[in-house]
Amino acid sequence: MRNDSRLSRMLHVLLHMARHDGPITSEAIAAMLRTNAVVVRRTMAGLRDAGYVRSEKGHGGGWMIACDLEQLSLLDVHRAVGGPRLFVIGNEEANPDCAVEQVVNEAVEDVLSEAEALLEKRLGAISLAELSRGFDARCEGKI
Amino acid sequence: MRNDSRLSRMLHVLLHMARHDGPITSEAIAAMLRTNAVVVRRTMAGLRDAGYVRSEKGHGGGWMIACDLEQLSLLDVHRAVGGPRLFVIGNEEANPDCAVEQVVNEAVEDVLSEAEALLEKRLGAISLAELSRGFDARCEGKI
DNA sequence: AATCATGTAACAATAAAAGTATCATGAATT
DNA sequence: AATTCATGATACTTTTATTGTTACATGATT
Repeated sequence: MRNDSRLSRMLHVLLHMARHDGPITSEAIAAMLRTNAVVVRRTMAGLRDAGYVRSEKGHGGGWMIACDLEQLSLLDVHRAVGGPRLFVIGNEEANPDCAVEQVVNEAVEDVLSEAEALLEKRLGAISLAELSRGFDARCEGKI
Repeated sequence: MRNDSRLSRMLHVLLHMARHDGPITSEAIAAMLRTNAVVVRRTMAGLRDAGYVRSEKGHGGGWMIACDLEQLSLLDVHRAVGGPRLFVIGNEEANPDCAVEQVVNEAVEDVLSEAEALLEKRLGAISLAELSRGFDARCEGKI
């Protein structure tokens, strides 16, 4: 599989939407992400279902933010796009009755769980608003 | 992609080898893992190149442990089998010049790096010998 | 010399995100 | 009311890396 870049892409889009008045079309977003409008709709659908964005059809339609970015965390976005599998590595399950396999899997599972918990904790601690402020700070540095 | 179960599989094999006198053939290992002997050779090749196991051809040949399991960590095995990519999620790189993308990617990258460091630290802290003792303990509990 | 086991190469199967084409639906403009 | 614009939904294909499989060469033991 390729990298799952849905989280990264949606963060990118949300920050752009945050500093843009009015709706943005899937086509415009696709151009920003260098991808296809269908891919955009498919991924944004998760955010819409979670209530983080809204979409309007027809003339002047497109996507709009529908929540407080101060309250929206990276973890929220991660989950909204499918909360996909985090790790490439995983257990084998050839012989669930094999005590050796059980010991191995528990050890690996423990480590992965701990890392996952840390990851979710960190993602949950960053809001989209903070990211947006980080962007502002970076721009000021460049002026 | 499926789960990468190479680490898990090799740990499984090493523990079995640790409590088995004499070499074990790829066929026997394949049976334990419910897979193919070629897959076994392919994966074990990494361990052999790292000097953790040895292989002998011909009659009575097969695979043997060639190191001190007390000194062999899960991280060593992870790296020996290819030290594969850990995370499914990753960054997009549509517009390296886009400051928004940069801010997003840095934030995601920071979180992933921290989780990766934790993962490697934990994997590095567990030796195969410890796993083996964990297996012993489990067996005693069942008697 | 025959057999056994690894080593290697080449290719198919698998899984999940991403890319693409197409058509239906609904809203705004004319 | 008709046209246009934009999303919604479906049904593919492409991509990428592990895994599975077949086939054959190489070397060691009997």
